[in-house]
Amino acid sequence: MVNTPKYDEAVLQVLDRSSRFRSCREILRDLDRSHSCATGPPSLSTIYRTVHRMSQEGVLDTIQSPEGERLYRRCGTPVRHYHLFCRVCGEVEEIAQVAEIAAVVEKIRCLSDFAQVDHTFELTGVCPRCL
Amino acid sequence: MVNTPKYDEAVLQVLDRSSRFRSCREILRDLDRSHSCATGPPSLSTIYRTVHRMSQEGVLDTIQSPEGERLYRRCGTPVRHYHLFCRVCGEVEEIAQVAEIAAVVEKIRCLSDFAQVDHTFELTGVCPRCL
DNA sequence: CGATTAGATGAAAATGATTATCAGTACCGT
DNA sequence: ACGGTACTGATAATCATTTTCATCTAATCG
Repeated sequence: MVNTPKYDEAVLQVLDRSSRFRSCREILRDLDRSHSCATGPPSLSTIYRTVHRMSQEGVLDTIQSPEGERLYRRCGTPVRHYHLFCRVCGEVEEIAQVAEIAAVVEKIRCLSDFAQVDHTFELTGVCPRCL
Repeated sequence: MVNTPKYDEAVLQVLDRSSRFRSCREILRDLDRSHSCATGPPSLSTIYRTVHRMSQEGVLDTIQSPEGERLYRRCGTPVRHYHLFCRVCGEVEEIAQVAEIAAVVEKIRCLSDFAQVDHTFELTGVCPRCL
């Protein structure tokens, strides 16, 4: 390999500051603010390329937001929690870790021949205000 | 009300033919083929408007495909199954209904004050070929 | 009846996220 | 230095979706 990506480390640092999934725009906004890159923040193109490559390599996990954005998070981020979205107004309620889900994932990991099995679990509903 | 939507019924019929989630383009393709609308198939705009309204009303459920399309299905469609995606090549393995997931969703439905709680559960991993 | 009007529709433009293209540049081994 | 390879940024292209707007349709009122 001739050249190593310049911003991998910075992107991972941003992601490691939070256990939430982040969009490419959020990542850029954070890099802009934190001035953590000597030569200035990367372009949006580079961030897209970086997170895409990293998620192919298994370094990042990705989910789709209800709005259609792709969100990224470092694999193996320990604290896991779920979200209950209101389908009408988009309000979010946090749901704590559920042991049964982890058990199911573990079972599937054993039964299937896939490696590095991870999961997303999303809940939707209609919040009291929108009923 | 002065005028009622002309294509609601046709869209629901298409969705009821399958338990899978369908995209707007798929719905249009099916309507095109089946010639079930007397005055010809609706425009893509109308399908987008129809499924958006119906999902706001709680008639349809929606998920995001890994490719970023929004997919729709009639609420209460009984057979549910999950997918295990390969993060590298995109290959899909079907996972049968898992009772524990339904139980967890039911528990959350009871604990929260949200109505019409639904869920998506997606699994990712790396398939044997890509390892 | 005929006028009015709210809602539905289709075509096309606008939007927004993501990807592809391409020219320029930095780095590595020779 | 040189050639080659991979990274970068700017821009254009793509794709799904939403918005706009002019038109149409059917129910209601005078």
